[in-house]
Amino acid sequence: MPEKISRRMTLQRKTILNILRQTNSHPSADEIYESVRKQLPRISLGTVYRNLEVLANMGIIQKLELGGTIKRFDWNPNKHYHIRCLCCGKVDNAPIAPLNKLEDELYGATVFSIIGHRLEFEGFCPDCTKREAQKT
Amino acid sequence: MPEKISRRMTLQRKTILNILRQTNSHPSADEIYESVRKQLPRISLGTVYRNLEVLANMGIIQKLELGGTIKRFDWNPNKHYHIRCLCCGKVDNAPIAPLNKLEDELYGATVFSIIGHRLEFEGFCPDCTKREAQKT
DNA sequence: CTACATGCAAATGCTTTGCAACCTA
DNA sequence: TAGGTTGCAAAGCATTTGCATGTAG
Repeated sequence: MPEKISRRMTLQRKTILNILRQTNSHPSADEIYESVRKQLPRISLGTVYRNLEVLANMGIIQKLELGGTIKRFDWNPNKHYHIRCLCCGKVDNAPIAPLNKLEDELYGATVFSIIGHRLEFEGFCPDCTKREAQKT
Repeated sequence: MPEKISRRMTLQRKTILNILRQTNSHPSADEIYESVRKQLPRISLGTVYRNLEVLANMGIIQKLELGGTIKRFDWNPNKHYHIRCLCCGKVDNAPIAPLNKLEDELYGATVFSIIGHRLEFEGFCPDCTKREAQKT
């Protein structure tokens, strides 16, 4: 089942992984690109995208498909939930226990074969909450 | 809080709404465009996007931001959950009761102000399940 | 040595937007 | 008639890809 996956550890790949592991902010590919560029000025955006994809397939990091248009990345490959700011898009961890029984309710109620679920909380980050309050 | 919203019911808007209400398949903007074109051959894709946006803001339909890259639309404006095929992207309703207490667990555990949550099941539709089985 | 990886630039896919003409209330 | 709406085409944004060159194992 798991396809053969490339394992060559280039400087670019190593650097991207290190940068990601140094942040808890669930950055987008572009944000990662900007950070990596400080260490490897000649790296290309395409390389960043390709490596994030490879690292995610290797199970070393996690690609997040949350609401909104852009994908974000998490150094923590283990499944956990997130909360996203509806105003600025910022993402944080949502430390609640995994809902393992959720699928049980669906069995028999859908013709799909159920694999799992994605849960994401929505809200406002402290900065945006503050900014909203001031506007009044 | 709710901004002033346009209420002009053009033929295009009416047709888009009717088409959407005739399907349970949670179509994308492009799929809706193709259907509407059979009745209004000169309609433009931009008009379809604009009207879907307007109808969603009016609370008459619902815009779905699920996994994957494209947005889908639901004639049913009421909050409910969905299941998405990981293979072909097809979307169906996931008829389970709303999890109203979910946010309670998060209170105190996050610095965000919590508004709500988005839950989506993932699986394989009957067609893709069948196709997978045949491949072996 | 060679298969995988890179940099670059062009291409893709979905969605949004500027604008002049048009139409609904 | 005024202001929302349309069709058209071009632009926007995130992401992917083709290709010649480079490099890790």
